[in-house]
Amino acid sequence: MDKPATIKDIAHKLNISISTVSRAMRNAADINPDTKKAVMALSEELNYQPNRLALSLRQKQTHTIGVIVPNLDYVLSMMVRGIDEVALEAGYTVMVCQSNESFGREIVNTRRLLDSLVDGFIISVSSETKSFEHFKKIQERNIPMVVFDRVTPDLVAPSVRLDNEYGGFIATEHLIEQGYKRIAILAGPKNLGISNSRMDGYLNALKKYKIKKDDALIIHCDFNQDYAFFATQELLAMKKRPDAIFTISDRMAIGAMLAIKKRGLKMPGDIGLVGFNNEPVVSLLTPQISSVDMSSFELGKAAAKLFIETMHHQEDLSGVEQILQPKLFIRESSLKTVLKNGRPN
Amino acid sequence: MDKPATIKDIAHKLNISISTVSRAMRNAADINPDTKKAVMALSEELNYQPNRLALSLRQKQTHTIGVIVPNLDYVLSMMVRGIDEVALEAGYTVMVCQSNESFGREIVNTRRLLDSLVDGFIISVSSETKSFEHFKKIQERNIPMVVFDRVTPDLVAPSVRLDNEYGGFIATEHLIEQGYKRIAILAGPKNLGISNSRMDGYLNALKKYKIKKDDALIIHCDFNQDYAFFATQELLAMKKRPDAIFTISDRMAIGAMLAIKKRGLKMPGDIGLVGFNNEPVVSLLTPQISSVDMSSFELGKAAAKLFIETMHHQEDLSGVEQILQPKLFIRESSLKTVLKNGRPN
DNA sequence: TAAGAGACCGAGAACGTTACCGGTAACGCT
DNA sequence: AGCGTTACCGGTAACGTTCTCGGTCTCTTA
Repeated sequence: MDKPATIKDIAHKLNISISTVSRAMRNAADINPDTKKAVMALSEELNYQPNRLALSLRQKQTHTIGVIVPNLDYVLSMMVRGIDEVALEAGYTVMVCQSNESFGREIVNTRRLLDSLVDGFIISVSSETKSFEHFKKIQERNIPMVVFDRVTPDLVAPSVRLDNEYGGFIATEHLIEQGYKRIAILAGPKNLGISNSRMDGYLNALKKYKIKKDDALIIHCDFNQDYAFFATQELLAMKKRPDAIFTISDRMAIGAMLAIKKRGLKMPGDIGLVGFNNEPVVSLLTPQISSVDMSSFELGKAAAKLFIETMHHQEDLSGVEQILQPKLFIRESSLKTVLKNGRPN
Repeated sequence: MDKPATIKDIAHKLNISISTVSRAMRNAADINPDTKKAVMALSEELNYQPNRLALSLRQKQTHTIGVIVPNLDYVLSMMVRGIDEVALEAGYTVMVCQSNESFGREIVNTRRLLDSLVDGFIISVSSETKSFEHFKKIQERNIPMVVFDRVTPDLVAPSVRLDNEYGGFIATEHLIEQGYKRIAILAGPKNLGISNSRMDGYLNALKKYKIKKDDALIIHCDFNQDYAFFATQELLAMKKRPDAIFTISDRMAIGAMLAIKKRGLKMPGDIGLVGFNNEPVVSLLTPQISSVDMSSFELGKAAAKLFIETMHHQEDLSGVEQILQPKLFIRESSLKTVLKNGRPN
């Protein structure tokens, strides 16, 4: 009862060959229905469980997908759930590794997954990553790979991502339409693609409405709340301070909000604010923060689906680039005039 | 370059036997330093990567830990990070599966991990789970298993958890000390251990201060924000409404807060509120919500360490029960009198 | 100088499975 | 009667390792 039963045990007890049992198991042709029934019955009784290791070793695939994500905050954990969902459906098991936004950790993770012999990768790159050799090594071995969310032109692979530029555009346009004139942007690290795209959208909106870009209003800072807090403090201390801020993440928006509150400015009124991601948190804050929404769960599902496709069709899908459209959720933080009856949304 | 190099390739090129290469690889004794050097050099050149599958098949262990969690919200994702940290250190790879609080999904996950031949399990049970046969099957096969956070007496295994009773106690005691008289509790499903323990703490505090327990103030509802919202609405609609609420999670505290605000009650002042988990969110809200803190990351690490121990020593550790102490973070929501200069904490 | 010890290595089985190749019987057809 | 077809099954070699056993050579040592 201790050692799990093998195909060999069954064969022995039934006085038939291993091959036959194997055939019965993976309901192949060339098998007598009766013997098959017998095998099934006995395997049930011994509660036989095929050994995935042996199977994988034999047919050189593990039915496992390696997923590397920079962290497991709200957005990414939703995406991972999406990936999990369709992967499970398709008979794959998922191994999730977080790089904690660390380049070194990302390398360790790829190595680890690589020698776990995963069948392929679904990757979102860390913000710290500037070199992509570790990922290219994957491709050199002809192992399927899909990148999602944090996509970069330095890594040519089928990808699923948000239309970040459009997201930045609608956020900025909304602020402009509300009448804000000096709109600052809190962007992320300069090498982070999603940050740059969102900034491009910001710049495009400015251009469309003939607002001169002001470099003093463009801040690059780390992707988190504290840095955003300090950056906003500096922005607000300027002689000609901005009257609105667009941050490329909700975490940063929260940092900005705290700085704004600390300075005693009213929001909305004195200053407008739009975030990005539309995490549930932002609608709980006072004021509620407007934010660009991406349906993370769907994006995750899309990434996994694309991966499955890449696995099945052997064609080169490296050019495929799936782009989801974001939506703006307007809340208190960005309105020029406070609503009287009830909060929006 | 396409097919990864094997031990056999190296042996062939070096005109030595497979065994010798193997010996060189796992720096065993009985090997000539020179041949070893040669093997190492060549394996470097071919960038040889030992095949984990074959290795695992041979020595019947995969160096993989299966982790099953009900979800990946803030608390659990921190714990998983803790687990990951020490597991990696100890040479284990982690496979995380979320059950989404679903009993069926939990069964699927254990099956899946079981036939991935993980070396053991680190488990936090779903709130929906009332039967534990699927987990007991693991134990019957003598596969190591550690449970954490969501522990239940129905499952005898080494465990790491918070002193939930104490957490419930200090939260309630704090409210009592603030002068609140009618303290309600928003608890979780009745079969959820952590919920019951926190409620026991609540009851003990009442008893200590000779406050009569009032069943009308004890609400069981689902473990999320919306249910807490509705439950709080009902509480507030009572003829003799409570003047304080202790919720066994921050998510529920947020729901309660929204209901309190909607009813137009002032907090603090009209009503006090304490949550549980001390998620970063709660200090961003207005008012900031007091909460019982558990250091999730540390708890995760402790669970993984206990697991490693269980693996190494073959003794029976099923009685081991590691208990971490929570701390109360007092913020605005639970103070009877508003602080004048600055916010607490 | 022979025997024992030590250092190093190779052969081969095993882990649990699948894939390929072949074999045997039964049956139908000419 | 002989042949081809069909339906079923078995043997065996892989997959990439490790492990056990035994063998050979050299070097000491009595």
